[in-house]
Amino acid sequence: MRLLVVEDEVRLAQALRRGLGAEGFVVDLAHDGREGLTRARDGDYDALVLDIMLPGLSGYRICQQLRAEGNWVPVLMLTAKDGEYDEADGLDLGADDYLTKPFSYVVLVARLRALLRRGAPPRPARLSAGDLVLDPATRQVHRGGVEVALTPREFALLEYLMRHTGEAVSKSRLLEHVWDGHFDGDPNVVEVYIGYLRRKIDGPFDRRGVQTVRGAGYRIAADGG
Amino acid sequence: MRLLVVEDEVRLAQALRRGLGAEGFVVDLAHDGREGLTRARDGDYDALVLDIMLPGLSGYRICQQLRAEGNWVPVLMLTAKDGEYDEADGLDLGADDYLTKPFSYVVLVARLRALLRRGAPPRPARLSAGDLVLDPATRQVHRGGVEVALTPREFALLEYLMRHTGEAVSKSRLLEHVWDGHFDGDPNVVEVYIGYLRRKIDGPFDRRGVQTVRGAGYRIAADGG
DNA sequence: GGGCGGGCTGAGAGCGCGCTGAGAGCGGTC
DNA sequence: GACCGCTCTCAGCGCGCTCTCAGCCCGCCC
Repeated sequence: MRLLVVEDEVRLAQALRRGLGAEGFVVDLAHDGREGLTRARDGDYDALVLDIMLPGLSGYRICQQLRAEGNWVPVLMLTAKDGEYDEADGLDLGADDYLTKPFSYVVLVARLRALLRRGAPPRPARLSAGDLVLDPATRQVHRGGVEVALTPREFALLEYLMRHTGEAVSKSRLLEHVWDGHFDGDPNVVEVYIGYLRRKIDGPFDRRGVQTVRGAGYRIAADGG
Repeated sequence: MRLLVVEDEVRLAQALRRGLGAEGFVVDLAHDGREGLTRARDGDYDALVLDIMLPGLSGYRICQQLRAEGNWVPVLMLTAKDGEYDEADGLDLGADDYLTKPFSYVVLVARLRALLRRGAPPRPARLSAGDLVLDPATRQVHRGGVEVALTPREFALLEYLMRHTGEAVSKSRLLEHVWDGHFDGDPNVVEVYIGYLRRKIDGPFDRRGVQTVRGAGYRIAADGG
């Protein structure tokens, strides 16, 4: 899941990038309002975290502008406690949730997950394809009722594929959304991780769950294979 | 916006029809599962509201069946609070949102509007000609309901032809668009690949699907042949 | 009927895509 | 410092896909 964090306090921004990165999110940073708006427009993010007080363009305006353009990406606002603005303003301008600083990191992650789950399209709480079930909230995966333990990267990969069940998802799209957007390493990572996933959810020689679409990427069969 | 409400409690169904009608929706009712499935298939609705407990066929099954047929119309499930089924089961079967009874009418309308704003998941339109169907997103091709496995080149060729269904497409245009723009090899490749395609979608001696237009190229018949 | 040119096809060579095992790097934990 | 788990790189391999080639078929024109 790709996030854009627009926050001008550099130390907070870095901390968020590290922390959310460890949770399996791919995090991009923007440090002022205009940059934030531009990247939000072009970046194909799964959610935005917007500070309100920003140089250049406030978080309010970014959100308002995006909504006016018909962009309904889930937005979580960060508001300063000191009250100059209050939560209702943010929500009026189209934010989906807000947090007052200082906020608990755990709460931030929980709210983000909630946004991603129900936010954009009212998303199913759990994703499933046949007897394969993935729960983004608890980060658990079950195949035929038994739990399968996945590493963060494996989980992110499977989650992205399952959010596009049935579609053939190209390796470049996977690199974009599951790895860092500007990942410049060996694209072979994708193949390697597909291999790991298969061993865990299909067994070594079976590939009903994760299908290869030669020349086009990979696909989760709608019926789980 | 056309809605289909599948609900067996007559009074609730009538109330929904009146209430949603007043909101500007056009509401059709079905009172049991089979009727619901049939109408959902044929009716071209913008969204469905499905009760789970239904005579004939449960809301679960209706949803599951529609999804299996590739119908991704937005579905809002109504679940009874008493817990025999829980929300997650519904979402697992491909519903887009759910409400537990008794529900607030205002919430129902809000959820419906959210669903409709999102629209059906943005599946690129599938291309079809008669019983020949090609889905660019999933990279799958079906002939008369059965899947046909194509290689990347075969797929690209068929996709291009089907994007110009009815037209006679010259070999040079095909070389231009399906092969590399400055392909300088043997133009006979096109004939070879047309041959491969025919064997897979028409059978060895049939060429109703991909027709030869002598001197001008090839054509996909608009009715699939 | 005969000749010609466009279209079709079977065989096969070459190679690039995708898969895998091994292992290095790195950060965290004891 | 030793160990462990996760991520990523690398090199090798096998198969399926792509394309070439040569020969044949068939429609069309004289």
